[in-house]
Amino acid sequence: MPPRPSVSSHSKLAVPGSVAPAKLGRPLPQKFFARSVHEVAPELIGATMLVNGVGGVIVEVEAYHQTEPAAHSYRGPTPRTMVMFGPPGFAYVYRSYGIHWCINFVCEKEGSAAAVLIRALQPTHGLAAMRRRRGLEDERALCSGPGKLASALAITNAQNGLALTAPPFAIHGRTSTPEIATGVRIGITKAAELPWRYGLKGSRFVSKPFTNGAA
DNA sequence: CTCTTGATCTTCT
DNA sequence: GAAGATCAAGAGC
Repeated sequence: MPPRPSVSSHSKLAVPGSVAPAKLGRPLPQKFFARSVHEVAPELIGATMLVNGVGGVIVEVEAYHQTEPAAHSYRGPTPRTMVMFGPPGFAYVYRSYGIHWCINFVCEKEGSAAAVLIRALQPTHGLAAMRRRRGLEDERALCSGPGKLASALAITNAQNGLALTAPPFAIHGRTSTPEIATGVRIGITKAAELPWRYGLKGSRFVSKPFTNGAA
């Protein structure tokens, strides 16, 4: 059988739209999260998020704040949203549509009830574990949505309320400043006009394209 | 490619 | 009873 010259080598190349495997920045301290959610959210783009060593580069997030009706915290604390009302630098994990888990990073200060929803990663660490948990091979489908990445990283309510600055979490800051795409948030009907979605411009690992040309 | 639907937990009406 | 910070599978074009 003649070899297949070009196709097999192409399959080893990085997926187009991926960033170069950058050096990990410093672990983000609690202080990083103790600022306006609108400062923290775009600065998380390009950071690396690992849970028990499995994860990747954050390429899409959304900001939520108690003062705005799309936020779970809008109507005050409940058993589910209690963590959002606590101090910054902790994980708020909630059940979505009764089936999926989604993870937020709590920001600002106790009582602010502001958080950043992590919506998509470019997988870089523990690909085999992610593929096993997701039952998929396609790298671009592993973490391209909040429910998907929680599944790939084995995030459940067991992580709700845990500090982001200690195991099993490892959140490393970025080492350079990427171009950021912005847009309206996905899948909400209230306060749908607010442009509080942030992405890595040109990334093909986001859950949905950004309409302002960012893919 | 787009559109529709089922899965079924937490909260609100 | 209904809606929701979702996803995957199936139908149709």
